[in-house]
Amino acid sequence: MPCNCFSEGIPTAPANYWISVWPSPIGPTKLSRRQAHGRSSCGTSSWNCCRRKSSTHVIAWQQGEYGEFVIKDPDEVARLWGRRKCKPQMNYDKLSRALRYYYNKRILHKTKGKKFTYKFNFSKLIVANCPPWKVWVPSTPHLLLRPPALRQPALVPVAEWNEPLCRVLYTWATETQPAGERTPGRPPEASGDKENSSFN
DNA sequence: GACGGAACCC
DNA sequence: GGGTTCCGTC
Repeated sequence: MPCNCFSEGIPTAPANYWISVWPSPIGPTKLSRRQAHGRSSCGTSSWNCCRRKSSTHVIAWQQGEYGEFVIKDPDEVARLWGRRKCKPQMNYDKLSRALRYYYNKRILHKTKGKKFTYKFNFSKLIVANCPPWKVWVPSTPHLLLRPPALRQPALVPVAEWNEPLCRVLYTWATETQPAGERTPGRPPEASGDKENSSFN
């Protein structure tokens, strides 16, 4: 079934879009490789497909909670994800099952008591997987927390972060919000602890 | 709604 | 490996 993203007016982005937003040595995605080998049924670039949905904020960062986001429109997010993966039967129940598999990987966890609210486990990833002086949390360049971050690309633990769904959610949360709100929040340790000493 | 097991697909 | 689908349970 051909993907009809473009016919529905969803804007596209440059091919290196993800690299610029999430600058890590992630390389091509699984889907991209498949497409490169002619195995995709979508017929469009995976990274260009359904990346944004104009004028609709389907996912939003929870201001004040670092890395926490709320799925404002679960059905729409599931629909976009399903279209991206050429799975028209996708729904929030199935998508949330995929998210729950991230719990064990410590990439994501559920915010208890808040509907459709999850939280990226940025701090755990940084502490557990990489020397802090090598890592910044994913962010758009103009929102990086410290000036030194502007001078070199962020490094992110590849094994943890090259997960397509969580990357897509991160992008949607960032890109579907107004420019002034494009932030996953601030880390609780953001003000002058040892993890940040290398920036000074 | 959220969880997690299990089988399945690519 | 990274989901997708289904389902029973809470």
